[in-house]
Amino acid sequence: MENTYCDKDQCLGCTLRRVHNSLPESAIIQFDANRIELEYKKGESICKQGSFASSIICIRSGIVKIYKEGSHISSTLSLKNAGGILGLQSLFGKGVYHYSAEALTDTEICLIDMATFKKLLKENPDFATEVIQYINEELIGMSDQLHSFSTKHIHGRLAELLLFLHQDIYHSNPFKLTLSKTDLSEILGTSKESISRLFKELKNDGIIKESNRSIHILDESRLKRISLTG
Amino acid sequence: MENTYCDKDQCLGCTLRRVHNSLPESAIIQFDANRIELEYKKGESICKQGSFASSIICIRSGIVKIYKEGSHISSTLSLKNAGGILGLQSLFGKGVYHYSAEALTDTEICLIDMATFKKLLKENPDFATEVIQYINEELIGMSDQLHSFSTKHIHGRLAELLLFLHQDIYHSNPFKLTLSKTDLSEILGTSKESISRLFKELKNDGIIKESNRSIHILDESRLKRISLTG
DNA sequence: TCATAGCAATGATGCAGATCATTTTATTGC
DNA sequence: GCAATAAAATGATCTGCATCATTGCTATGA
Repeated sequence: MENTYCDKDQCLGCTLRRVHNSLPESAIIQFDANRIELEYKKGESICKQGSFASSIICIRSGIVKIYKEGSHISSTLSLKNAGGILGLQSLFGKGVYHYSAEALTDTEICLIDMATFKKLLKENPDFATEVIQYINEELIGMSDQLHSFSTKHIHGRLAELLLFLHQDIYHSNPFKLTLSKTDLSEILGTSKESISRLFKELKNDGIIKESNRSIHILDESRLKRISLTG
Repeated sequence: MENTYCDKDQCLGCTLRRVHNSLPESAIIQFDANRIELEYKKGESICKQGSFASSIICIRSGIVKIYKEGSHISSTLSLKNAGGILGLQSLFGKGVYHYSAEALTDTEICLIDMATFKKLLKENPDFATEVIQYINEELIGMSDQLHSFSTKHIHGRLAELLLFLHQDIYHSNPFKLTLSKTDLSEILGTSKESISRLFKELKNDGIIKESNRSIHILDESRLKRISLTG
């Protein structure tokens, strides 16, 4: 029995289990008839700011950097992993991607045809509600980030970032950092040198330990305190 | 003939014309049965971060400041005027407001019961789609802001802000500034002193003119250039 | 009309963090 | 295993902006 389409239970990352659950069987068939699975190697570009947005992109596995390209500097807006969705902001308006995305590790994604996605939205209010919920979470995260930017020093923001990496991206404590110091600096809007110096400080203070690209948070409560007072 | 409920054509600001248009007559009746109109004086608090979010708040007229309160500093996330909607991020999750809002001018708003709003969403995919579109625009604006924060100096960000006030908030060129310099500094994440000094510079360079709280942009193209290179 | 208070202007000083330059350490390919 | 290249560390210097302190301005109200 051939099952070419997305498995509701296995495909946790790609279509988001909760999105899946909000669609009736008939819609899932439509959904699956209009999707493509793809793999990207570390460093490859997944979507390009300003280009025509033909698909909604769901991350099945891996870590992806979402960034904006300016005239000379780029800044990272967020990191996403399994379950993350790209391209929702391109559903309406000019229909171009509002940001670029790059695979920070080998990454599996699933492309869903934009028109199909839009059609499913129009026909399935539960699905639309789930999408609203997803976008809302993005917006909440982004307003927190904006608040950090305008009220905290990089001390605090780096502490926040480390906690975020630990809790939301790598889900483990000694975690293998798949981002370079330059990547970190682009997230925090600072320089790579400052990141280096701050890391040194955190190591000296016994708050973290670092050995060949692996970070171990030793004193999480102290790190939390820094992230608040920063 | 009594028409107590919201007039589709007149109530442009409150319920958003486009949202209105996406609902069938029966839903509008439900909508209107569950809404309240209110007025706030300049300076009054419209909603409080962390409090239970019982309503979606639509701005009918006036200018509203959306801000986050930190332990000691607050930062302004955005300014909204007629057509702006508050509280959408509280539809799900813990159901509390994620930010505070304050009237910067006398303001008319319309409260829609949260449960009713949610029910309408679930029953009207077109309405849900419009809401997605609205939230998406917020998200796009906020990512632009985040990008500015991490790549530009306050020179550029103030220029951006002045253009935004002119184009999106006051819709006129010599515009009466209803925000204090402190308000401006909280938007840009800087100090009021810096704002003062930057204004002086802009005046000296003949880019703007300022007289009793009214701002006149004299050289818009130069201001745009500053906003880009900032 | 004056008094009190909040807002704005402006100077002096300090510091966080950028930038530049150099060295050291990892990575990658052959 | 070595060269070539990229990433990281680290020091020296510079600057954008915050902070503090003072003075001037403009409102609102007895």
